[in-house]
Amino acid sequence: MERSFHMLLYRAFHAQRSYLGHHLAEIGLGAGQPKLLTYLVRHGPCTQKALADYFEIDPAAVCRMLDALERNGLIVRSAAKHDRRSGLIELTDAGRAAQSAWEVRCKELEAQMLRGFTDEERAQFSQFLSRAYRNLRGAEGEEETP
Amino acid sequence: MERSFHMLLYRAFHAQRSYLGHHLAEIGLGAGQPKLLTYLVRHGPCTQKALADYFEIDPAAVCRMLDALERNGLIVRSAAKHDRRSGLIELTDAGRAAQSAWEVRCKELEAQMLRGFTDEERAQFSQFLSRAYRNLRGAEGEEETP
DNA sequence: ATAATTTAATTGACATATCAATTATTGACG
DNA sequence: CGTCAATAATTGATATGTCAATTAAATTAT
Repeated sequence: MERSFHMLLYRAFHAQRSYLGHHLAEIGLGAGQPKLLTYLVRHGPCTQKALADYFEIDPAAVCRMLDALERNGLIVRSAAKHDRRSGLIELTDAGRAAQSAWEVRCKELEAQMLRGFTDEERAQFSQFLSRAYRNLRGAEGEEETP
Repeated sequence: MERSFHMLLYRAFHAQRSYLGHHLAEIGLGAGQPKLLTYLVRHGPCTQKALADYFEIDPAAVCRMLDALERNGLIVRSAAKHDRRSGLIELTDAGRAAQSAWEVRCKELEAQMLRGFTDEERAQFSQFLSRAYRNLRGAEGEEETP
């Protein structure tokens, strides 16, 4: 099939995205939205910057995903007291319900993806992905820095 | 950090995309284009459908990426003789040069990503990614089929 | 205290992907 | 032969990401 790690990673990610696509429509979420809801469930209300920093995505992307989530009543934006630049993002009940439905699908995905993997293999796989991530994260523009 | 495999895969892929983004601009390619050029180098001229099938992406996406590649003179579209619906995609010299530059960056990416991995670990990692891919690919809409 | 800089959020333009619909051509069948 | 279905390519709308620019508020420095 494919030999380069770049394409192996692309293919696995692509298959995951495709698998989830079928289920996301039922829940009424776009592909990038569940992670934001999950962060809110785990960490509580936060600013848009916190989301952008945590997931290392552009603030503009966060802003637009939150637009959609707000439009569909899954989150609300309220004003932060201490800083009138940053708003506070909070889950609604519908948002919590959607996130909960998502968690179920996410578990199913994992079960499918790791079918036939032993516990040890799962642990190794997890570790490999983390290490690959860290290796790449640390090396953004290192060549040019003197 | 992140516990779910879904997010581990997302993060690794995202870091890869980010790493490559820095270099793609220099070569003058968009993020999705190198894989098309690489296919053409490895398999020779083909139709758009062949590309869409091979990479399991929407024909519309292929069409637009080829638009960009054609606009920049990296490929040419010519008419297929036997079937006037499907055109034939061919690399130009500039296209081959861009693909070649891409291969170099791709090797660098792999070196970065797998820094500290033993040969055995690389082989395992590769195998895990392939298995995960196959597990997901096989299970698109299995629940509903009677 | 005022001026300059930084920061949070937003908007616009683009790339890559999705799905849905259209066009042109081919192939199959009555 | 002619209709009808399948196929290849394309276009439009939308989602998620990128970067660049803008706005408004907060911070820092003079």
